[in-house]
Amino acid sequence: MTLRIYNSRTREKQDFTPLDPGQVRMYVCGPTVYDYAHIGNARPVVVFDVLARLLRLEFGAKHVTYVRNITDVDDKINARARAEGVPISEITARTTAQFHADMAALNALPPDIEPRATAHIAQMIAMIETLIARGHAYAADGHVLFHVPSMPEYGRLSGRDPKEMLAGARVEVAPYKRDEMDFVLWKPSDAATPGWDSPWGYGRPGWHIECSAMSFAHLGASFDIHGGGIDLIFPHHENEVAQSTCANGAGTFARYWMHNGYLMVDGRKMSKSEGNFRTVHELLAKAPGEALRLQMLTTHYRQPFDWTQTGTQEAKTVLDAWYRLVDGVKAEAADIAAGVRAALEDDLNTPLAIAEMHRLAHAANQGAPGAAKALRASGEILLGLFALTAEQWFHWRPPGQKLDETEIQEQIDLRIAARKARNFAEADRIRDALASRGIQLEDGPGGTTWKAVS
RNA sequence: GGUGACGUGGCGGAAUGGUUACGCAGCGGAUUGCAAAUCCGUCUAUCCCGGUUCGAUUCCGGGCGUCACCUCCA
Repeated sequence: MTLRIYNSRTREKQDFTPLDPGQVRMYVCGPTVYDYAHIGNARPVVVFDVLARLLRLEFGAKHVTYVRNITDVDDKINARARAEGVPISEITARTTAQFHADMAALNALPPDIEPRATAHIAQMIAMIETLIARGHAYAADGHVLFHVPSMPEYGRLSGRDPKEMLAGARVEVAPYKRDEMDFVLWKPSDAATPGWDSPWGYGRPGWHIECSAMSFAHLGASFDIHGGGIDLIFPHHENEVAQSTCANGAGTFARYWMHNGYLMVDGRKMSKSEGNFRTVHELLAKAPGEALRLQMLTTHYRQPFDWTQTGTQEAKTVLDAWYRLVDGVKAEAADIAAGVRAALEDDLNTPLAIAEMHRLAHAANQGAPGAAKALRASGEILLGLFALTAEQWFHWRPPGQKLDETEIQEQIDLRIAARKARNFAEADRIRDALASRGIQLEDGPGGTTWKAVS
């Protein structure tokens, strides 16, 4: 029952002891809502969903507060709105709904609180005023900038030396900056760009301040875990640390930093120019969400993940086997396998947890008492699997490709009759005909069932 | 140029100073009318070179290789 997590800040695995065991607090950077979530957006959602599930088991569901924000103010959103000729609210509302649907398909539970940036502009302005008052920020030319040299510790989280970074950096230095490293807290908006009134004129927040303001608003100055993708460690998280600790006091803010590794596709960085960009939405058209989720968990969260079609197929095959065992099995938290739990308690070692699941499945197939229950409880409660019935799982088809289940059953009945008459030629003909349509039959002790294969 | 991660069997992917990870795929067998599913069995591995050690895949050094980041991409 000792949870250990790797803390990016100290670069070592540590025992997890919450500030307040009665209220464990976690903040994870959520999406900027301007387009469909891609598979890289989904990784932190799934990873920290497993962590949230584990924390709820360890400390009790009511004693965990999981916050994941929606960033609904951003220049990419503005650009998209301009391109489509619609208000940004239309872009953000639509994209947020898509995000929720996609993450739900991956069995990721909603966070306890999902704050939106546009609902926290006042808090951002207040924090910026504090930073100015404390000498960590200054207004210049309609902008407000965080003055990096005012914080000697800057760069500690990401392990970067600001001076060395400048050597090879391709930074265009705006004339109003006192130091090349200074970053924007607030910037002016013209009439055509969304903005809010502020002490520095009509404008909008810079990129990093929203997470500082929202974590403070919902979790307080200090909280336990801050998560996100490793690509965010610099500059986003570094700047969050700068903003929050300079505004709220040294020693505040996140105590454990967790970063998931990069996501690649077919061995390469995923990018639109590479042509290997994958949205969750389009992947869900090819495989059930649970297969994508299990695939995502086969690699430890801190390792780079290579997304492949083969990997999806493998995850599907594994779930085929598990679904055969857990269907109709009732299980509760007490049934969770110690091995699965222990694996997750060791810095969220999901590959090891999955190996334990395989052992349980094997034991269940051999008839070991309790194994199927343990498999279901571990998968359902901790890993976030088995949300479907076995029938739903095996009959899954891509959206829009409905099968005529009644007709399939009729064929199966005809085949059963043929088999009874020992007319195996006819029985095999029916089976082959169904197989050619992607319907695979299985004659089990309880009768004939079928599954859709691709 | 700076920083970081990583190199395990056909593939995916853990762990570990000394004893088969696990899965997918393959192969042999059982079962089945034949299949499917399941069971039993089985093949293949720790990038290279040094060092420490009784012993290294694991620790240290060097090399080679891959990937990523260095201001708005999770």
